[in-house]
Amino acid sequence: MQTVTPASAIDPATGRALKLWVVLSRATASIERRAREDVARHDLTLAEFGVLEALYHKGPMLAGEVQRRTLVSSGGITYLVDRLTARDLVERRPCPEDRRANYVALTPKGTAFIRSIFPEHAMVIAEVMSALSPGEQETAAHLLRQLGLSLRQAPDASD
Amino acid sequence: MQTVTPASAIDPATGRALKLWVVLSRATASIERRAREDVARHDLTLAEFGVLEALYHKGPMLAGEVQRRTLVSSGGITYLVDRLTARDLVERRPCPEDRRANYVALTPKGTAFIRSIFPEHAMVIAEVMSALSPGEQETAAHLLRQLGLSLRQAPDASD
DNA sequence: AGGAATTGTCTCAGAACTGAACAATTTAAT
DNA sequence: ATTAAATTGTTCAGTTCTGAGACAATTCCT
Repeated sequence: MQTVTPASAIDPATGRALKLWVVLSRATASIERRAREDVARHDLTLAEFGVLEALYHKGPMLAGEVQRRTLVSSGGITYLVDRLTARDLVERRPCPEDRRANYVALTPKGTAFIRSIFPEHAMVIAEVMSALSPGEQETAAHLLRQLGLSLRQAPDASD
Repeated sequence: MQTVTPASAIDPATGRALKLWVVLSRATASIERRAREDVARHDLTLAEFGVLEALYHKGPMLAGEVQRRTLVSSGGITYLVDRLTARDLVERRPCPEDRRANYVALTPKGTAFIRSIFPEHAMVIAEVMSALSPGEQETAAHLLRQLGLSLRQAPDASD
């Protein structure tokens, strides 16, 4: 008889953190799959949808702002804006105060497009999240926001 | 004067779900970045690390089991096992009862490797999660497990 | 003003997968 | 036993992005 694998005795605090990480990434992966299937109906990736949604809710933004908001790489935002521009959903506009920069904005077609698909997508998300009660959803959101903020504020607190 | 964008009045339940989705995916993306940087020190992707960890904790498994556990595509698991095999960290073993299938197992080198790097990685995760108290971590894990389970049990409840 | 450092974006090579089609079995049905 | 259906893993073409470096414009120092 033999235990499956002690796998090094882990202290309780670390075990707790690991368990949270496992369920967090699994839940996200599962929801992402559902969300991806939904936006794929409109020939969009989640990242593309994210760009459209950011512009829809916040209005025109500098490319860098969109990048930070959607958490893609520098090359990624260029790629995404290129693709969306090719479909005439967004456009680049020169920034008067800083000629290196440019705004990214929805075109009329892009506005109409995201307006028409966003509500359906929101309903898919609502259905997915309905496994939790409203109160539970708020609790989860509160905790996850804390987690996310702590990471962006302390990218490398090493001294 | 003009509001930024009403973006279609969303009912409270949907808004709650969307907010949760945003903080969930952001938190995950941030943590993933940290975790990816950590395993990259050992020339591993997160997916590769996930395979090694699964085998380390559960012992040899059929390729399909590893695939389901790590949530990669069918082609993905072949790709990952190929890469890890090339580094002599895992190996394929024929399955006696089913000649289509094969087990994936850690080699001695792979076992030593994951044993040596897992604790460090666990500590990185523990530090990341330390933004939440132990009780909060358990609450979050509980809620996220519910969410994840509800999605795997009802992949397409459409009738 | 002049030079260095910083910032904002783009380019590009290529990494890390995905998913559809396929071959090899195994299981179920007739 | 045969045929059909389902399961397991692989191949391969193609997609989506990443990250290092290049470049230009701006800001900061003296």
